[in-house]
Amino acid sequence: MIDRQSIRRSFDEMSAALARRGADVVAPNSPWGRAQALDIKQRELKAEAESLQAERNKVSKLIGQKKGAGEDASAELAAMGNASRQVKEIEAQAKEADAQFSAALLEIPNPLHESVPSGSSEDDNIEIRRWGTPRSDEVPAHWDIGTDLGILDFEAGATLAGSRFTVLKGAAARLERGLMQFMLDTHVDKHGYDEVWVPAIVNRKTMTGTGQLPKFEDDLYKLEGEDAFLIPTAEVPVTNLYQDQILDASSLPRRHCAYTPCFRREAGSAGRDMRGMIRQHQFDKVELVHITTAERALSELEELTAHAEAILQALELPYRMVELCSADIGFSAQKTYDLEVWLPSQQCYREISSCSSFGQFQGRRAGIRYREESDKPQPVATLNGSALAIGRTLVAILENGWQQDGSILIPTALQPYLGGMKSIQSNTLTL
RNA sequence: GGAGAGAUGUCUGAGUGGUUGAAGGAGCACGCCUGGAAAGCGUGUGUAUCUUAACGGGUACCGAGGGUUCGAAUCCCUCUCUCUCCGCCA
Repeated sequence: MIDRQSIRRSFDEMSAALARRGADVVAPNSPWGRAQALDIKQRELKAEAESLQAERNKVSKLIGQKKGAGEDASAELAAMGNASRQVKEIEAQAKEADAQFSAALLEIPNPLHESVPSGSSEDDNIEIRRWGTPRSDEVPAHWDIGTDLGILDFEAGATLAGSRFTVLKGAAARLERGLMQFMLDTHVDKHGYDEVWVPAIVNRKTMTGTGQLPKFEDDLYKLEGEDAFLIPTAEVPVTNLYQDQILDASSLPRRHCAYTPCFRREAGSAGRDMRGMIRQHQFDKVELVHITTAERALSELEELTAHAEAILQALELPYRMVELCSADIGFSAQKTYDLEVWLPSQQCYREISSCSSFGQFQGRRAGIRYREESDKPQPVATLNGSALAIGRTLVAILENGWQQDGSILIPTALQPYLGGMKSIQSNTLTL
């Protein structure tokens, strides 16, 4: 959420930053347009209500004093009879205007950081660096590799749940579990993160705190009969761990990692990546979350991204890092780096991690603040990134580790997590 | 799911419908005292928002939302959460 006072105090800069990411800053019925009008209306009504309240409080106090002293207060009582009805009416109007104003604010995206490159589509994203040497020989798609080995079963997934669900068997199931352990251990032991384990179902307020709601309800699985949702990412519960809290500046930055399953309806991506495990309704992910100060947000973004990169490097997976341009950046983010892993079957890099700084956008929404000494509390800056999406990591390992004989080489760092397994041979399971 | 109890500030803990933003205590900050510390004494110590150059002032907030009333932390209704007991379960 943007700072509500910025509408008045830094209108031009705000408009420009919003326009750069493609938000409508002209139409009166756009969130930005509505926010401007409602800000004025809301403050006018509030001022009126407050002066009426002040008068009411004064007279009520007087009545109390008179009654306490045994004096007659019937004149004041009569006068206040009508006045109080008027107070209530204006109060109700002011409340309504404020609610509409707040609702409009929640639909305004995060103004981009000035360092974000402008662009008109994802093609304008900027490559920052590459790591590793991509193999250029012909490699089958992971769905063929996995099916041949008998460790990925797409038909079973479809039978059990529908499209975009997969059953992992034997070595693949173990690989999924091993990757999760490996990633968590690395972040906790080498990068100093505090591990948490959180609910995969959250309520509406929590979903609103990180920005998934109110705009993106269609992308979420909602529980029937309850105002609760399956999380699309651990970002939601982990960041909201601190909702409505005032943290001591000395306790920042806070860095958490968490494993959770993630659930996405993929409503807007019908037809894309229908084969294989790239785009699933349910997938596993290890997420990194930083809670810090506004000043430190960008340097923390570099660190957080480096922590995600460390996983790819340890797994010997070639990747590149791109900075998202203004057209491709998410609603809540201020600045985003994507990590894209090399998929030899597609001869291209595919997103495997997205690391973002949200500035104070989420801190404001979720009421997460910090205090420096005796200063006034101010919203924290938040960051998060995947490190990594486990399903896509598994895909990358299958394709990058594929050998001509159909077996898969396991990266050395991962072998201890697979009971010492060095390669996946054709499946020997009786599944 | 059934029955009961509860939710007040950083914490603890009062609160009779009327100068209560909220007693008392603890904690914290500053000052005095001290060789230094402890103890003691004194002062201060919520959030949001509007307004003001500033000092200051207004308003709202005692789990959330409604209602009664001139006036609600206090009375009524609904909801959420916590605790205890029962039932059911991993």
